Amino acid sequence: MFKSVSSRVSFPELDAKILRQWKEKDVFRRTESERPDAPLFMMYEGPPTANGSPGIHHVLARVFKDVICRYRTMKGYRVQRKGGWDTHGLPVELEVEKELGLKSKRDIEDYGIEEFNKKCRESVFRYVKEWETMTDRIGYWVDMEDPYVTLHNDYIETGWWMLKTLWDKDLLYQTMRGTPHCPRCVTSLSSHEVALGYRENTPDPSVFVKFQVDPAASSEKAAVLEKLGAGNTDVFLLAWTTTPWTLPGNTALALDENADYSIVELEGEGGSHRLVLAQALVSANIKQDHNIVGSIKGAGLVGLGYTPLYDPNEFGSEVKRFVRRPGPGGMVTELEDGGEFAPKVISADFVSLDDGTGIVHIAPAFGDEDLNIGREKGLAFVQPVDLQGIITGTYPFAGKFVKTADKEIMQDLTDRGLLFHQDIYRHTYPFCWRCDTPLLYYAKNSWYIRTSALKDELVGGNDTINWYPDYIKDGRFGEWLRNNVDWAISRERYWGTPIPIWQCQECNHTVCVGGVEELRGLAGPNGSLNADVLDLHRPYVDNVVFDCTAEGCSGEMRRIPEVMDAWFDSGAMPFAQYHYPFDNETIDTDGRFPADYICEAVDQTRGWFYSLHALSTLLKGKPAYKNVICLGLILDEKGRKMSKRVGNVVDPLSVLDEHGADALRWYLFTASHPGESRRFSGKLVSETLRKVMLTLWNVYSFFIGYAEIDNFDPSQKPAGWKPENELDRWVLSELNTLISQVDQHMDEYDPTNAGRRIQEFIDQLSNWYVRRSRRRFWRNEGDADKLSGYITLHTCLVTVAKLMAPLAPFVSEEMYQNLVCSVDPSAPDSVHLSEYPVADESLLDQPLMEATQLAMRVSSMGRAARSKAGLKVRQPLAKVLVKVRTPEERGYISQVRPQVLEELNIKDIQVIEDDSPLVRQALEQAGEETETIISVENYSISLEGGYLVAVDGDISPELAEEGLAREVVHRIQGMRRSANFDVTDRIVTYYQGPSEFAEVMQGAFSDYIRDETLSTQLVDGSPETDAATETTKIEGMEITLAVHQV
RNA sequence: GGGCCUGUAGCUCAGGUGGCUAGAGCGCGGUCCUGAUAAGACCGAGGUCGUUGGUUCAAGUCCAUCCAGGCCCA
Repeated sequence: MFKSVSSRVSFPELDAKILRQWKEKDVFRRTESERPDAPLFMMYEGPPTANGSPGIHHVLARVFKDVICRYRTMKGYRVQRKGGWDTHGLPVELEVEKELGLKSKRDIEDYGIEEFNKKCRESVFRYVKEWETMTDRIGYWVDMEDPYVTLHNDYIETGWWMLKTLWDKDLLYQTMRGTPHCPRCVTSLSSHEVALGYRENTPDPSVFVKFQVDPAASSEKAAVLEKLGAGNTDVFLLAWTTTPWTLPGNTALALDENADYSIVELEGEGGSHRLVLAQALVSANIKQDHNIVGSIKGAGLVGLGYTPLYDPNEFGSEVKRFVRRPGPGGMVTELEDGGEFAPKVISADFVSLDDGTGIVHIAPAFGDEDLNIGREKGLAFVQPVDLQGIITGTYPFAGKFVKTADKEIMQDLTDRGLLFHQDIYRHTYPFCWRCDTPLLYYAKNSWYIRTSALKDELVGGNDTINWYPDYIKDGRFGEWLRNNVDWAISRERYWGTPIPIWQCQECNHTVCVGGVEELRGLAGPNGSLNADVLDLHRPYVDNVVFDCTAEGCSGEMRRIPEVMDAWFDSGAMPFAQYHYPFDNETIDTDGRFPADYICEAVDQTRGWFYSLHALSTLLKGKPAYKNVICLGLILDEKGRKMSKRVGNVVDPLSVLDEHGADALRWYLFTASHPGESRRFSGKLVSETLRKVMLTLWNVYSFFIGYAEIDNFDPSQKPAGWKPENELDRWVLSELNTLISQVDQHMDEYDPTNAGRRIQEFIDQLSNWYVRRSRRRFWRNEGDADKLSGYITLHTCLVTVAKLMAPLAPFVSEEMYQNLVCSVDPSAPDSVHLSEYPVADESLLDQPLMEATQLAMRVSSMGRAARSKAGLKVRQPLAKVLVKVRTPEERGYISQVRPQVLEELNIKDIQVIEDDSPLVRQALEQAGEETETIISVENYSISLEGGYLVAVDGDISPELAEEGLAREVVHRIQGMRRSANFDVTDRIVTYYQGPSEFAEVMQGAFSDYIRDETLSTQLVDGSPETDAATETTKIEGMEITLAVHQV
């Protein structure tokens, strides 16, 4: 027997109950264990960091992961979903630094790397309980008992193996580049980390600096000097920069050799002087009176010497120089000490004539372009800034942070008459994504993975991936891959996977180590490697020292100090989560690689989506995933991005406690398409709750209520049963249409449209099927038609529960337990172990669905016409006339006639012709209006979409009497209800009123009144015993009614 | 400056391949209905479909331009 169900329900309590049941029955594990031979469906979990509380945006990603996995489970797959934790990296270190009050790397080293890393290790699981609670509460099924953890030795070891493999393929190299560098964290950032921290409208100084042409340093350019007038007057090359602090590092000026440059003469306080700048930029830059005294091709200026703003030799900065010489594998460029300092004008193809002056200040120690041109032209290299961003040497502004030094440098140049103009320039500038320090571009050595060498494979592999939404593939992600640059993977930090490269202190010979055993082999009986508790992190791994492996060298090999970019860890997960290839050697072939499905937010395009794709392409030559849902960002109610910093993060638990998990999930699935950003609001979740969850629940409790009364049991369904009742046939046709549509949407990774369709069906089921079927269930006698109603409604509810189980796992489980398990012990004991519904095409009836739609439309128009004419629905009317649009619809009307008549409470329906007098008259009166309600003679007529519905407003005495009877029934029903009688209780009804009223009570509708209200008798007079009594006016008569339970 | 996305009612969103009067839900004002309902029905107010052009017999839909917002990147 079914268990009783209240129409009132607390979804949060229901969630808790279902969670307990799942645990008791071990349902999640059994979705895998009970089907060892089923095809595998693999989901990769993008690992979150558990050093912060989970927010609603984490819920979004987790439910989208879950819904697909639950669906695949019901479709018969064995779904694997191993949880994971991201535990390394700068964010972790930063958090710990803050707690310990450490301000720099020096502080960390004084504090001790061992102790520092211990703190990091502790901090990464600080919020793991909150994450587990949230994950559990939203019903996300994922293996949290045996997750992969990026700090585990096994995980690190796979990372080493991967790096070694890349090393062997010559895909790993070290080079000096102008690298985005955080002076606070004192480490490089990869391009995708930089991408996280761009800020618009960042003000920077915009300075135009005068470099004086030095005739003494330009002896071979006599003709040009003469043309410039150098010697007779001061001539300056005008250059533009937004980073004055790089000026002490200036070692050249670059210009476009094909462009024309103007020689401009200006009057100043101490006489006239001349400026050289691109002709195209003269008017943009020189606002005061000036004479253009000459013009010269850029090529002519190349080779000119100029006076350095700050001669490094004077201010204690070392001068180095790029030198090309033969090396292993061809010519190499190296930096060498010494050489005189004689800055010159050079040409470069990157010089732009769009802004600036057409003359570019070159400081190879900073920007990447500067560094490259320095290498190419053999320029000098001056590095007057240390890695903390502090100016070194004996400059007047030495010891200052670069951004502070900017002002002093500008002042100094102004004092010396070398600053032509200064301004504020607003542009987009990168900041450290963790600590907000402005990044500096700084030339230094870093390790790179040669991803650009496999660009074609990266792009080609992407073609085989299914992206949802699809435009990400060729758009954002494809674009990113086509512009691929090598991946900077080294970080000069402490808490991360140590880079397994050992280098000889004598001969610089390097080896890359691909595993713990290999390291043991090299290191021999090394203490730390043979310790009881092996830890591959710093500082322990740094203590592993061994003899140089190069022939004839007796040096000592030590590990390079860097750790890996934590994005490398996350991208390594397809392999590292299984400790491949040391264990689980078969993941390539057994379906565990690549993944069928991943899902994260769009901010992972350059993050995890990329690191996964890059590493698996590099190692295996194919993508790591086949299908990916890329979620939009979640915004707050005002459309702002949710972030901890702004403090507008919504706590998921508060939403869950208020509305329950299903309402939240449903809202996240259906409110908008997954790729679009969405505004989150609790109001919309509660709307979903009322609209979807409660409507369904009410249908369910309606069904259970009557099924209990009639002892309905689904096993009473006759073999080979087919619906005959028209409503049943209609709703089952709709249901089976729904099944195939929802199944297709889900198969296409589209829970949004699946949910929206289910929602529509729930509405139809409640507001047409149940509404129209109610009387069938009220009837006292059990008959075949009533049984058919039960079978139909039961089928609908069970099927909907299964269809929506992946989306709303809790309420569907509750319904399934009661509707199926409590009457069929042989059924799977969880909806999530049952099979996803399959459409029965024999039950599809397209014409009937159209006919019913017409019935709904005609009913709606009829109600409108009644309403306009003030004809209450409770008052029966004689007839309604309908004009339809097509011959088929004429047939439909006769088919759905009973439904429309009952819905409208009208005795007769007739189809009228387009040219009937009433239609003509109505159209004439409506005139221009095509959608309106008018009255013609005794008819109230509704016009809409080419249809016409005319309600006859004449009320005969017989109809009036029936209307009164229905009014009385209505009142008595209301009294039964407020007296809390059960729907099956018999009563005696007493009445008092004028004689016309008594006549009605005893007249033709007496039986009707008794039947409808379950009254054993209608007694004229006042009750003898206790009875609920009410006095009201009906049609102007004062009436007293009383009901008493027998 | 470039790439991608979005722009439809006060709010959240629908509107394949162009085709009659642009829809739904919520909210608001009113009326009705109610033996499942925290519900429902009906009426009303509320829209330059971001702008301006173009293609077409016909554009919310296709093309171009611009504007605004978001994300990503120089």
